[in-house]
Amino acid sequence: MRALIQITKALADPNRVRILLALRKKELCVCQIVELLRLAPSTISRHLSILNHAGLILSRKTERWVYCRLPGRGAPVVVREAIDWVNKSLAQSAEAAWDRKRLQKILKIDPVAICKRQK
Amino acid sequence: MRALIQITKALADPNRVRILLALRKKELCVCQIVELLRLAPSTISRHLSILNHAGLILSRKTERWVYCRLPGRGAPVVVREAIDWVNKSLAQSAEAAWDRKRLQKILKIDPVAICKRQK
DNA sequence: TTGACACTTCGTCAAATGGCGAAGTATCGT
DNA sequence: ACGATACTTCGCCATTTGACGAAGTGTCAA
Repeated sequence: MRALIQITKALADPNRVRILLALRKKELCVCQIVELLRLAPSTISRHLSILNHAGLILSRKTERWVYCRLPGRGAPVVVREAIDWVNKSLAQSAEAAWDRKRLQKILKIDPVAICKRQK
Repeated sequence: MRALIQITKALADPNRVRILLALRKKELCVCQIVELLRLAPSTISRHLSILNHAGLILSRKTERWVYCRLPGRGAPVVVREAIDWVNKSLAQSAEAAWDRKRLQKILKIDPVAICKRQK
């Protein structure tokens, strides 16, 4: 029960769901997620922490950058099914389409330039 | 997106999840749910309203009683899959087992007696 | 070693949430 | 008609949540 509630609480915010959708195709750097959602880095960091504790994302640190991704086949069934449910339910939505479009543009920019832009 | 967030918010409370699990086998009267969760009727009513607006339960009024049930095959896919996910994930949990046991006892009592007990 | 950078943690604030009891609504028994 | 019953709605309170900026941590470049 505890684990499931942690997952549903993590999914009960549109910005966190947008993050999951953004990670569908490939892993992203935190600064790219900041750019996509247009929220303060500290806010994004908190959202990522909540998703992380629920098991919905994984992150790895490389040099100065932190990359986030969806957990693969090694994740618990309850987590995999939650992610599949969200993706299946929203992949066709207008909101997801807008974010995909914005993300395309962001991915064309050098990550270093993105971070500088955020000052 | 709106509909999915309404569902995840509805699922982001353990008492509401317990209600969904309790409705797995058969529909229940509101007073039976009150007895199961041991919360004030007004609180249960609020929880049921939230589940209802998310599409996760249906209710019918018969005489003085309101009966709640899970939506059947007519419900949207996103709703059906959410319910299936919760049921599959928690059917084996200790919490669900406790509630099933308590519910067995409650179902043996005449509903009218249950309501009187709540004074 | 010093400053810039990428991110996290902490403190604060406004808004949302979950709990309750009191009052309201609709239905039933007498 | 009248009170009792079964539930809902409302107003209140304590707690949680999501947002931010400031300060902290760890890494890199000069």
